[in-house]
Amino acid sequence: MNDKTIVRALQMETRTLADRVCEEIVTAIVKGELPPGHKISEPELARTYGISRGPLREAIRRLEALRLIERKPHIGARVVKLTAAELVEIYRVREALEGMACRLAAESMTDEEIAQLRALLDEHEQSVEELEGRAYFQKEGDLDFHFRIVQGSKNAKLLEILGSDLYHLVRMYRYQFSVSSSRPKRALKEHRQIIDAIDARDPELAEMLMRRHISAARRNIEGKLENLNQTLGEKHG
Amino acid sequence: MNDKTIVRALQMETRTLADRVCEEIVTAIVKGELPPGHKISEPELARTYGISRGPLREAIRRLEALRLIERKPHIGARVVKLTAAELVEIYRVREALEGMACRLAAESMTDEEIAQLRALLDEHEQSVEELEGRAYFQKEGDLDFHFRIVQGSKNAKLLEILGSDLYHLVRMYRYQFSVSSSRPKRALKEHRQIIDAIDARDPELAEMLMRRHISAARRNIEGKLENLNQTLGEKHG
DNA sequence: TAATTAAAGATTGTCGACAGTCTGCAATCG
DNA sequence: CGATTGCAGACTGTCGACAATCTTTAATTA
Repeated sequence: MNDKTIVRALQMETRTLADRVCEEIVTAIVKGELPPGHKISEPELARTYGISRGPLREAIRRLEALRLIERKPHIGARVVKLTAAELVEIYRVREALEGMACRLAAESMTDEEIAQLRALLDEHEQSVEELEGRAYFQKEGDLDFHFRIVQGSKNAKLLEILGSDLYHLVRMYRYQFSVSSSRPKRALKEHRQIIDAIDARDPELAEMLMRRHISAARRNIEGKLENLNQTLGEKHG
Repeated sequence: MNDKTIVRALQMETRTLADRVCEEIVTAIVKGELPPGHKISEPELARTYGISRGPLREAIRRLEALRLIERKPHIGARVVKLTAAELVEIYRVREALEGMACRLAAESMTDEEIAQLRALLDEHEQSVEELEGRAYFQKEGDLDFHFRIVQGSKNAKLLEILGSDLYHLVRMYRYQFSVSSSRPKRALKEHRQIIDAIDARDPELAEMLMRRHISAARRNIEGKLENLNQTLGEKHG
């Protein structure tokens, strides 16, 4: 059955046109190539990616489900414009959901997963010192840590909501604002406290620490954004 | 051109065909007319609702975003089959999110909203006594209370997630299982405690009470479901 | 000159048709 | 008799075209 496995592999690569294009547009939005507020023109994007409007509309519907674009009937779709208030709202949701995820992780995470997470933190520490404590935590590293804890909760719904509704928005925000975490060593220390609580199988403490960790990040953002009191992504359009 | 006038009338009701059909299918799924696990045939449904496959696929994609159906490439879509474990997962998420919503509601709810919510609870009490404490809480009344608190949090993201990801699933579960709350007076009392905490502007207490309230409902479900230890909706097929 | 209206252009919503893929059944072979 | 292979049917994915709607621009009028 080698042929069939090969066909399977090709299908995994190709999957469906809508799938592939959807992913490409996601990264384009997250990286800012499609800036916030930008009008999504169906014929234009269809030509760009060399597909018809059918699969493209399918991809657009998925982007809407990911909360990366907003669509209005008979008017069209636009890339979301995150306002400061909405970003704070997202962090409130993260505080609640990831706090619960951390509580469940303290009950369900395997010892092996905990060990791997500690190893990840060691890598982070090295990156923080090498890059003088600014670069790594601004990008995907921090999200890696949080995402693994959500996986450790063994709760599919939590993973689903955080992964599809909030994850990409937070990534977009970080890419386009190059958020200077301004407290990478502090964050790393808090991460270690959290994994310690999980390792100690202390759900209450684990949840509290995670909530305080995210709450601190939220207040950090609130402080920075009350200065430039305008919608995010204004620079683009 | 009677057909065109009919089409006009339908468009007047809701903006687009996909919108209207989506709503109809949602209620069909929630009420069990489309049972869990049932195959969604595009041509069949297109004939049923008298539309083409284009708008129908749009509607199907929205149902997937609402987590009411699951789709696999080149195979098709099926109505979700809630397992007992997934239902418990949903209640964990509700505990986290609605707890946070309650905390925020204690800070942001207006006095008028609080008064209206108290009035709603009075109606509930009357229903509970009239119907000998079983009917109303099994259906939409309880969700009304919870939904209003989420609205009172003034957090659009919370409302979005709870409304689009979890609300319909809980409704479906309640309809198809006619969940005998088995503790309507207890639940009503807890609701009153919660609104008291919100009225007292005590976020910590409000969150704690809501979490305990939902956690109790979860344990209630866990106890009932560990007996019939099988997937929900098995009776349909 | 500014406001209003009407026409033109472009865009979105909808439809029918075609191609590739999966499912189920039957015939054939070991 | 059981397993495998081939075929028929149906279904999903994709495409191009038409109709309805929105936006823009320009012409007209107060």
